[in-house]
Amino acid sequence: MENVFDILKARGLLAQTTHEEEIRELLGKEKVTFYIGFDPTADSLHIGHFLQMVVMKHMQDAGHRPIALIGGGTAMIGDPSGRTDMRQMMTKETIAHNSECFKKQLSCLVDFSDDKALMVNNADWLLDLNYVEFLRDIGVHFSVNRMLTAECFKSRLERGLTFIEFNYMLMQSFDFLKLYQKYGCVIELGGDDQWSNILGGISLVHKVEGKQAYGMTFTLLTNSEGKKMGKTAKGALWLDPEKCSPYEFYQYWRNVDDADVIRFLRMLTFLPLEEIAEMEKYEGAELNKAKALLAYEMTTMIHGKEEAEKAKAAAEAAFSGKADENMPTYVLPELTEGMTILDLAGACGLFPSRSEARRTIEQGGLTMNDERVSSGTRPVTADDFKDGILLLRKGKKSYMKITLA
RNA sequence: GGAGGGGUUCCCGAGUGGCCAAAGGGGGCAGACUGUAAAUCUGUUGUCAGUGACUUCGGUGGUUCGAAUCCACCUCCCUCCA
Repeated sequence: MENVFDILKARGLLAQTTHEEEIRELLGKEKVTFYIGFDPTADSLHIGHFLQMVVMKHMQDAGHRPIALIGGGTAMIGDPSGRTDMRQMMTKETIAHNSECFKKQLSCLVDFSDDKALMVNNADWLLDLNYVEFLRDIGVHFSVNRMLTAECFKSRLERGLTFIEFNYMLMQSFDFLKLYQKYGCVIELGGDDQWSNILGGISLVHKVEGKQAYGMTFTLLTNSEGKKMGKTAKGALWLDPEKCSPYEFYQYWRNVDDADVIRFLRMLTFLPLEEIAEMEKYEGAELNKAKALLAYEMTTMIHGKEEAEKAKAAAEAAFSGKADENMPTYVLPELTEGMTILDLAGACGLFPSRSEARRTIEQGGLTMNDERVSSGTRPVTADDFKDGILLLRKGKKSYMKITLA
């Protein structure tokens, strides 16, 4: 069987490793316990976390044991890495709720049955810490001088860093030590922005236990221009169908840049690399096939095959100008006398406001049943409903099916 | 604790009594071109019953015919000193 280290590398997931050769050898010869931390700062994971999930699955498939560490304790502090301002502190109740949601989503890819993977919360050991003891046992191993040179603090030193955040590295390092002691966890994985925190943990394990631990970081999911992926108008690209519908999710991946498709297929899906290599030869419009596949695979993994099929069918119907049962639908309560197309557009939810609808119509951006709407005052009549359906389209990509109550 | 600087629309950032729904940029949306791509160009970007009205410049009060702009108090942030 192929070494999982090579798989991760070939898929372009690896960013930095502490000891490349040793890690590769270790992963090849024995069952290893490793961990990845998740901050429970929202009630859903987003696509950034998905990358971590993918890595966990690759590792689990290779026989290793993942620990998903919920940062219930550290979330009460806030990681300053990659942040320009301090995080909001959260209550215990919120954190507990968020952790629950995480586990459900993680289970999409990671198998938690029979202790094949563990989920633990660092609140269990962080919240009852005794300050003086902690300083004596743990704090003594950290050099402030060294910490100040860490990349994650540099930018914050210019803008201001509070003591509470400065301690984040100690907390996370302590996590690693605890997991090493309790579960024999020897590798910490994380996003590339976690590099300094991971190094802190390795060095702590070494100092306290005299044993070598390892760290690996993964590429942050960025597009070809180096910008972070997963940003939508509504914020992050959530995995929760309530926050981001399977259709939206599907469309997000269907519309990625040409320059990114192949890389994303490699990193985010489990399709065989040979198959992806074939698609690398695609040129021009042909790349759309790869995008459709990426969208389908992603949606299947997160929302299941059934939802993926629906999203795919809805997209295919919409872009050929047809209505589809899975398309977003607005049920018009009553077709009133003298109702205009602007009234309908403003009400159906396709636009955030009536003004926005008006503007779009003025600019020729709205079509009804595949015909451009030239004036907002055009009345809507029963004849506009073909087989009880009226199809509105905003621009090229947003559809709303209108039916009568 | 002392001194100073600041909080403006989705974001950054100009504006220091009326010409301000507020420059410029970013982002978003739409149009053209396309392949549901990118790049480019154009328009647009508070709300509504849209040649008008209403709400908005950290919060609350005040001065004024008129306040994002002046005053008072409150609040949050930053910088320097201790």
